[in-house]
Order: sequence, then C-alpha cells, then structure tokens
Amino acid sequence: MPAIREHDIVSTDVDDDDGMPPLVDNPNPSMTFTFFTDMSPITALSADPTVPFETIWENPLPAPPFEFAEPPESQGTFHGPERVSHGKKRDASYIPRPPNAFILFRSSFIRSQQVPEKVEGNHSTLSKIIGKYWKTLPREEREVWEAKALVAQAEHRRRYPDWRFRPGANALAKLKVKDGPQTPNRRRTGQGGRKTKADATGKKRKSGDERCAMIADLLVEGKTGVDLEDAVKRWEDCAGRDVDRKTSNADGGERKADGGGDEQKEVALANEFKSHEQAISHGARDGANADASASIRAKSNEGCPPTQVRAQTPDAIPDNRFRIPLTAMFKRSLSAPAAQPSSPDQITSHDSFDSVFANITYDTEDSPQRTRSPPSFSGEQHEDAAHAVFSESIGNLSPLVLPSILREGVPARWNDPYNLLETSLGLPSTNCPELTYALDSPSGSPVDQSFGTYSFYSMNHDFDRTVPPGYTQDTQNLYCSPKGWADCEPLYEQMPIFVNEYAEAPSAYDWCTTNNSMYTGNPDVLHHYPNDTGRFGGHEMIRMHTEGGYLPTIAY
DNA sequence: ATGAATGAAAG
DNA sequence: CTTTCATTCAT
Repeated sequence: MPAIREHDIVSTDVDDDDGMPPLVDNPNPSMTFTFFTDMSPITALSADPTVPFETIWENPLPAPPFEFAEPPESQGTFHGPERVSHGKKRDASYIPRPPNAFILFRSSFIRSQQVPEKVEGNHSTLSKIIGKYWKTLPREEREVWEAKALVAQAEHRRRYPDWRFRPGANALAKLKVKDGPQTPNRRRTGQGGRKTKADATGKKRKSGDERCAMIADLLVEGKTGVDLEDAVKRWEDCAGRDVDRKTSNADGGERKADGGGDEQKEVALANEFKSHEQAISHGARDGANADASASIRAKSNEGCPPTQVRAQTPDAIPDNRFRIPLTAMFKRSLSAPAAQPSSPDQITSHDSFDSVFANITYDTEDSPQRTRSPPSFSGEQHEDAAHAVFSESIGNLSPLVLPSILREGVPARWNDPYNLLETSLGLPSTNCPELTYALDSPSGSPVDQSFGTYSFYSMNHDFDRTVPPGYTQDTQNLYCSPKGWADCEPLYEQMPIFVNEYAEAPSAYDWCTTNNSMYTGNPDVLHHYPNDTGRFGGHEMIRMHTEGGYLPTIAY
C-alpha cells in the first residue's frame, strides 16, 4: 500500500456506488438558457460510470488509415487500470494519468499487431519504432490521436474531477517503500547514466537504431505483417553484409556523438534499401512519401540495393511547424479547478448544457502562451481569447467530437480549426459570451451508433474565435487565408465541432441566426436560406446534418 | 521564467 | 527499457 497516492483527494467521500467523488451540489444556473425540446442527452454514452475509462479510446470500429485494424480476439477488450495496466501492481484505486496522443497511438498500434512478434517483440524497441513512425504521421492523422487524447482527458476529468497529476507523490512513496540505496535518482538516463553496454552492444545498438528506422520506414510504406517481416528480413541480410564489411575496417567501438561517417553510411544504406523496397512494391500509404523516382534504380546485386543516399523519413513534417496542436488549442490543465464541480453522475444533457453556459468566460488566465510551439503567430491574443472559450467548452462540455478529418480529396471544412473557408455568418457583431452545444441524437447506444443531427448553437456568434492564428480575413471573398493577421474582423466563426474519427464529413450544415435566417450548405460552402423562422428563440443556431457518422465514444 | 522529472501503455 | 506528450516540480 503506497504511502502516497496521487488521488488522495478522491477518497474523501466513499459512500457512493461507483467510487466517484462526492456529489457536489450542482448549482448550475444563474444563467438562462433555452433548449430545444427535441434534444436528447448527449451524455448517453459516457454517463455510465461502470464503463471503463479506457473505452474512450478503445473504439473497436475499424476505420483505416486513422485506426489500426485490430485482430478479432483483441477487439472489445479493455486495456487499462481495471485490467492492471501493465503488470505494475498498484492500489486498486490508483488513478492513472490520462493517455496522451502518442500513448494512445502506441497502444493502438501495438494492439493492431502490425509488427509481428518475430520482427520485434521488445516493447522498448517497439517504442522506438512507433516513435519514428509517429513522427511521419500526416497532420490530419495525428490530429485524430490528439483529439482522442482530448476526449480521453475530458472523460478522465469527468470521472475523476479531483484528480491531479502529482509527479512527486509516487516517487516519494517509492523512496519510502524502498529505503534502500535506490538507483541514483537518475531516471531518463538517456545516454548518460548507464550505457555500459559499450562493448558488444556497440555495433548492435547502432544497427538496432537503424533497424528501427528501417522498420518505421517500411511501416510508412504500408508494409505490415508478413510483408513487413519479409522486408525486414531482406534488409537484415543486406545490412548484415554491410555491417560485416564495415566492421572489418576499423572501429574503436565509438558510438553516440559519433555523428561522423559510419552513422551516415548506415543511414544511407537504409535509405537506399527503402527505395529499393519501394521499387519492389509501392507503398499504399498516403503522405508525402511517394518517391517513386528513386525506385527506378533498383538494380540490386544479390537482392540488395546499390549504395546511394536518399532522403529518408523526415524527422519532422514541415507543416507541423505552423500547426497548432489540438492539445494546445484546447489545453486546459486537468489540475485547474473544475469550473463547474458537478458530479459525473449528475451529468445529464441539460446539466451539461447548463454547465457550458455557466462557464463560458473569456478567461485568458489559463491560456499559456505557447512560447515555443508555433514559431510566430502574430495573432496570439486572438487565439488566446478563443482558446479560453475552447478550453471551457472542452473541459466542461466536452468535445462532442473529434476534429474534422480531412480526408483525401475532402476540402477543408468550415469549422476546421486550421482551414477556414467561406464561413462568414454575416451576422451582427453583438458580444455575448454565452455558448451552447447540443446534440440531437438517438440516445443510448455506444460506440458505433450513427447520429442523425448534430446541433450546435450559440447565443453569441461573436465569441472571439473568428480567425485562427495565422489566418487573416479576406473581406472581399469572405474567407480566411493563412497570410497573417492584419485587420481581422470577427466575421468568421470557428467552432470546434468535432466529429469522431469514424464519422464522415458532414453532408450539410445549416444554422439559424437571430434573424431567423437559415444557412445551410456543404462542408466547404454554406448557403443561406431564410425559410426557417422563429424556431430557435432568437438564438444562434447551427445544425449539422451528418450521414454515416457516429457518436463520439464519449460525450457530455 | 524554464528545464528537469514524472508517468501515461506494454511486456 | 523505450517512445512522446502533458503536467508538475524545482531552480
């Protein structure tokens, strides 16, 4: 029994059924809101506390390429605290951290068993491979995982409102339990601490890294399973030959900081092998990795590619430099006091709505300037204001959704955080912080239930979320383009309406304005039609019709 | 302020 | 052990 637990607060009250924190009397209120009578609870899916937290990201629906197809036997199984995370014996009531995007990705990847055990069974090595693979993910694809992480985080907050991350607590407990010497407080020994594997590992480790890179590249090319195994085998043959050749030369046994020739040679070798493999079979995966030209020179000797340098899997996708991660966009510390301490069990759709209403503020306090993230956005202030709203929305209301998935050939959507199209609302600019979400959906069923109408309405269309950082308004054409800031006026709505990763792009949106004007349109263009009157009590209304979409695994 | 440390999954 | 990321802790 650990002396210190991270969640000690949670245990203040235990008389409830599900071990949830005390039911705080939920005041909700003070703000008047209007709802549609036909709105169904959007909480339906996640209100059940018996559902493992992990279900948030354990969505069994296959939807490549954004989700890995998993072997049948593993589907529907949960992996998480309830199942004893990973051999780590912990207090039954221990609350793990919510997973981040990468962890989710990694879990899914491993569960998908795309890399055969024979190829690599060591999880440390797998982490390396997956880490490299992760870096090659196109932005849209990574956003999916970031969004999942957001959802997971939101759900985590919902289930454990009082939980906070306490790095020190566990460490202290450890020290206490093991009063022993305890390895020098050096964690993350990275390279410094214990690289005593100098000798025999000298060559091994290096080629091991190279192997990881190679496997990652093969994955990028779309190779999995047996194909991957074969390709790896071929590479190992070639690499082995080359390594032998190299070791015969001379090697003091230096690695690390070696930046010099050997590493580069190996990289070159790997690169050319990659192109060689590409020649053998074209990768089916998307991305900017299509480089068939290099594959022409596949005149291999003994099945091994000739020596030649070639660009490898990029360490970082250029685009990512200018991209605001969803996790940053919706960032709000879990530890930040819940603006609305309502009990999870009490969360109903209306409660959710209320909480949303009641907590929308322009609090710029918790918006940490991303000092290092995006290089230079002159529109940070705007974004900050927007960020506050987003944060609250995510934190209390929750992501109804996951970020839009920009599929191949699918134009940017009006509500895509990074792609503004014609979204001018042409509405009066009255400032009114209230904001509401709602979801018309068949209530109840989990995961793969299609949802009919997805509604979003706000009492204010002018919350400062009009132009995302890096975008500027084109007053002529009424759209924003990534130029700069200049004189942006709040003519555009940027609403974080997300759809879960399995949802198709909405077929149409429509919304009603205070003028009882109705807008409708496709994801890329919205049209106006004025026939719907008086329906929404004078509030801003956006309704999104979707087809073939699914409810998010979790909703509030 | 900013870097270091922690821990989330996994076996 | 090993990854990335989010968060907290310490300087």
